[in-house]
Amino acid sequence: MSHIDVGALLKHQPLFQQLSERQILALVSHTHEVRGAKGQMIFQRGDPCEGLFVVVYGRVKLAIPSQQGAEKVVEIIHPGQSFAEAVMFLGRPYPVFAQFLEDGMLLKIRAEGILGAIDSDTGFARSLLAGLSLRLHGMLRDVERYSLENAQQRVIGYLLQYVGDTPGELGAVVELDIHKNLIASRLNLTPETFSRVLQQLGKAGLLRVEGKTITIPNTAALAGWGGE
Amino acid sequence: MSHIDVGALLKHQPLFQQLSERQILALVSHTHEVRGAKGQMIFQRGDPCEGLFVVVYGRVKLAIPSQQGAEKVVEIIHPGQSFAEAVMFLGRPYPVFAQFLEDGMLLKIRAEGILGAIDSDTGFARSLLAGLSLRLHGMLRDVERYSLENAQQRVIGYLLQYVGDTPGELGAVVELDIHKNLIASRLNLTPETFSRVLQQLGKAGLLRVEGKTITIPNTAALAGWGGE
DNA sequence: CGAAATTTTGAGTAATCTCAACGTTAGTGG
DNA sequence: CCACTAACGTTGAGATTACTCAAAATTTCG
Repeated sequence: MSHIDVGALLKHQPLFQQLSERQILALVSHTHEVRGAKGQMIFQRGDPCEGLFVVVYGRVKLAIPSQQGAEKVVEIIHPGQSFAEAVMFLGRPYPVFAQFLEDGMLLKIRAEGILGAIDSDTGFARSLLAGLSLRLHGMLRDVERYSLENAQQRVIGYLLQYVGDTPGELGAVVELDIHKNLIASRLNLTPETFSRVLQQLGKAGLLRVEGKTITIPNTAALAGWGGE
Repeated sequence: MSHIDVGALLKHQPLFQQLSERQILALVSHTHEVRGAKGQMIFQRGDPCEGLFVVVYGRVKLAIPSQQGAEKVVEIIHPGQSFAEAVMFLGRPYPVFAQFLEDGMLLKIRAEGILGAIDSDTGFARSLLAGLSLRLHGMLRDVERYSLENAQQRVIGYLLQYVGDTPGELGAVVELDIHKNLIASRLNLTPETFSRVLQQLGKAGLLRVEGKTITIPNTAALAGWGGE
C-alpha cells in the first residue's frame, strides 16, 4: 500500500505545475514520502535542514518553542503549500519546528532536486521567488498586526480574512478550522484573552459565537468597529 | 556631474557580483539613479511598485505608517543591500514606505531587467532566492522576539547583535548608528520604555550608556541576565 | 462512556503605554 | 562661528491592556 506514484503527486502540487514531465521525473529521484499521524513531529527547531516539504494532505503547524511548554504558532500550512524553502536555500538549521495537525502526508524534496529544477526552468525559479515573496508579505502583515493593533483588532482582522468578499452580502459565517488556542497563539494572545475578546464582540452584537462557528451579521460593522 | 557609470555601480553591488559584463550591460538599460536628501520619501505605502532598489550610499528606512503620525520601523537598509524585491515579484503596491535616513543614492531596477537576468543566469536566481530567504528569516526572528521576549530581552538581543563575537574578549562597545526612537520602534517599544530599559540595565551594572555609545563590560553577563 | 484536552470565566497582577514636563543634542541660518 | 530652534531623549506619575493563576464547564477523542 505504501507504493504511490510520487511523480503524479508532485505534478499536482501548485509549485510544480509548470514543470515538464521530464523535469518532474528528475525531481522524483530526490523526493520521498513522509507520512505521519496527528501530533507527530516532522522536524524540531535546530535540526539540520534536509530539503523542502510539500503538503499532500493533512495540515502542518509551524511553531517556535519557548520555555515551560508554551509555543508560538508561526503558520499553519495547508495541502498544496510548501514550507522550509527559505531554510533550504540558506542551509541553516530549522528556526521552527513542524508538526502534523492531523494524519497527513508530505513530500520531502532534497535541495539538489530543487536547485536542479531551478537551473532547468527559470519559470520554476520565478515560482519559488513568488512563493517566498508571498510568505514574506504574510509575515510582514503579521508584524504589522502585532505592532500596531490591539487584541480586538487582531481578532477582527483574523475573522475578516475568512469571509469571502461577496459584494451585496452583509453577513458571513466563519468556521474556525483549527483549535482556538492555536488561533490565539497565531495572534499573539493567550487563549483566555482570545476567548474574552470573542465574548466581548458577541455582547456588542457584532457576532455570535457557537463553538467553532462564528456568525457575523454585518461584516462592515465588524470591520469598522472602534471598540466603543 | 549627474552622469555616472551605472554599470560600474551595479557591478559592485553584492547582489550582482556573479553577473557577467554582458549581463550587467543588459541591466543598465532598466536602471536609473535615484538621489535624495535626508528625510526624502522614496515611495509611499500603497504606491504601485516599479521595481527593486539597491542602495549605493546612504541608509534607508522602511516603515509602516499608523494613525496620528506614529510609525513602525520594519527595517533599516544599508548600502549594498536591496529592498522591494518581494513586492516586485508580486506586482502589488508597496506595503511599507521608504525614506532616506541621510542624503543617499539608489539604483532603481525595473522588473523586466531583473526577470531577464534571472532567465540568463540561474546563479542570479539563486542569489535572489537566498536574499529573500535571508530577509524571511530576519522577519521570523523579529516575530519571535515580539512574541516571546519582554522589553529587556529585546533590548539586550538588539545590543548583542552588534558585538563582534571576538572570543576571549569579555567586553564590547556598541555605537548606536541610528536614533534611539528608531531602535525603539524596531523593537516594538515606545522611546520611553527603551530609555528606561537602558537606564535599568545601566543601574544593574550590565552596561554604561553615554549618548549613542553603549559600553558592555561583560557581554556574557548581559546575555545571561534574567532580570533579577 | 470516560479521560484528556480545550474553552470559558473570575479575580488579581504586572508590563508597557500615555501624557506631560524638562533636559539635551543636533542642525540651521544669520 | 554662534545662537537659536526643532527634534530627540529622559524622567515621573498614572492609566490600561493583556497576562497569570485558578477553577469550572464544555468538547473531543479514544
